[in-house]
Amino acid sequence: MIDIKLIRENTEAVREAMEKVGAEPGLIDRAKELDERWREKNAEVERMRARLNRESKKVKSAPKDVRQSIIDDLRSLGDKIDSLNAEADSTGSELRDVMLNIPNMPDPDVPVGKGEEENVVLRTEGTFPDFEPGFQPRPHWDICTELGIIDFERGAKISGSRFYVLMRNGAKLQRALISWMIDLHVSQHGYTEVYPPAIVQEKCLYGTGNLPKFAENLYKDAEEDLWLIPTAEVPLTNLHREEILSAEDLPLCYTAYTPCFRREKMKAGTDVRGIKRGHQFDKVELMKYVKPENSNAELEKLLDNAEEVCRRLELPYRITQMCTGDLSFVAAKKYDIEIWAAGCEEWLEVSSCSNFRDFQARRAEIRYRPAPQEKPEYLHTINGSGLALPRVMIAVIENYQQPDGSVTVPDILRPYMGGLEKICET
RNA sequence: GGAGGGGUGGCUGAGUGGACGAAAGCGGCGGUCUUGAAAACCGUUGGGGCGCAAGCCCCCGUGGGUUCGAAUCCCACCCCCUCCGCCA
Repeated sequence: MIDIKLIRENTEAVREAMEKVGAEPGLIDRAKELDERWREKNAEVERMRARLNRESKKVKSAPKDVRQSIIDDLRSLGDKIDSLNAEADSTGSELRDVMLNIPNMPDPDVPVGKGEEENVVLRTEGTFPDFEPGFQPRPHWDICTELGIIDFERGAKISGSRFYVLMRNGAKLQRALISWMIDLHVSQHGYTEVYPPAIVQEKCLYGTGNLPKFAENLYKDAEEDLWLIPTAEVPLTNLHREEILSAEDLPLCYTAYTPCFRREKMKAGTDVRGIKRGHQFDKVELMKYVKPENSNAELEKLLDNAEEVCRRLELPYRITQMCTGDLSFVAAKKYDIEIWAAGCEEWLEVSSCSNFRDFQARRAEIRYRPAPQEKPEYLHTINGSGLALPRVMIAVIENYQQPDGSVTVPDILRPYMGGLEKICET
C-alpha cells in the first residue's frame, strides 16, 4: 500500500505516478473521497465516545434519584454511537479495499513507457556459446527427451499439461543447482538459509501484494484458508510480518529454496513446450529487509548476487530495466536478468529483482526502530530470484549441448554432480 | 481427532465489573555518584488513529455479545503446552 497521506497531501504527484504505471486513475479520487468521509465520521464517533466515557464514570457516584435517568440517556447515546460507528467502519473498509488495489509508485529514475517493448536493455554480459559451423543447436525438449532426463508425456499423464518429470541426471542436475546456488549465497554473499512452508494463510498473500488482485494465478485449498505459494517471496516477506525490528538487525538477508505453484491461467496456450513455464517449478530466492536509506544500494547488491550465478555458470545474460508500464503491481523499480538459451533462441527471464520500498512493509506491518526510543518506521523490502531453476536448466542444457547429443556439465557444478563431466544417453 | 491446561507490555508475572494502558520485578534508555566501570539511588521506558495544537479515541490472542461502563462476565474461533489416538 502507498501512504494514504500521499494521496491526501500530494494528490497530483500520485495521479501522475498512476498515469505512468497505467493504473486506473479513478482509484485515487475514490480513495481521497473515502478518506475524507472516514475521517469525518470517525472524528464524530470519537467525540461521542469521549462523552460516553466521561459520563459513565459519574454513574457510580450519582445520587440515587437521578441515576436511572443518566443511565437511560447513556444507553441511547451508546446506541447512536453504535450505528454511526458501523457507518464509519464500513467506510473504512471500503477505503482499505481501494487502497489494496492501488499499485506502488515508480521510482523517479524508472524509464517511462507503456509496456514490455519499452523496457531498457542496460547491458549484455558473458560470451555466447561457440558452436561448430553448421551445427544447429536444438531446443531442450528434444535434447532432454533423447537423453532420457525429462519425461514430458508421463508428467502430463500424472498431472496434466504444463507438468513434467525430471529423471536421472536431469533430476540430479536440478538438485546440484539448488545446493550450489544456496551455498554460493550463504557463503559468498552472506545470506541466511531458510526453509519455509510452501503453503500459507491468505493474509500472507495480501502482505506481498498477490491478493486481492491476482487470485486467479494462485492455487488454494478448497476448504481451509491455505494457499500454495507462487514464490518464496511470500513466506520470506511474512517471516517478519507484524514485527518491529531493531536497526542493528538490518539488513536481514534471506535465501530459500522452495517449490512454487502458479495456475498460469492468463497465459493459456503460450510457452507450452518444454519446461519454461510450468504450474510447479523450483526457485532459489533472495530477499532482504533493509533500512529505507539503503534500499537503492541493496537492490544493486542483490542484483549482483543473482548475476554471480550466471557468471559462474559462464552463461550469456543481459540485464533489462522495466519501464513504468511493465513494473509489477508492487515494485517501485525492477530489473530482470535474462539468460540466452541457444536452442530455443530466446532470452529467458530467470530473475526479477525489485525494490518494493515500503509498499509491502505497509501491507504486512513490518517496521524497524531507527534508534532506541524512536518511533517505529516502515522498512523497505527487496527481492529477486537467485535463480529460477527450470530456466537455468534450459540455458545450461541448450548452451552446453554437444553435437553428439550429450550435455557438458559446467565446471562449477561438477563437485555437486559427483564429478560428472558430461550427461549422456543412459 | 479426543481430554485437560494456558494466551496480559521487550521478558517474568499480578490483576474477576468503574480510580487499569494496566502493579511488581527484570531488561532498555537518561542522569547522580566515580579517574573509569560496577553497585546504589533518581527519573524514564508499548503500539496505532484523528488533530496546527491542547487533547481525544482505540488496542490485554482474534471476532462477536452482555453492561451506563469489560483485561475482568458470556459465546465462537485461532494459537501454544501436556496426555491419548493416528502417522512420514
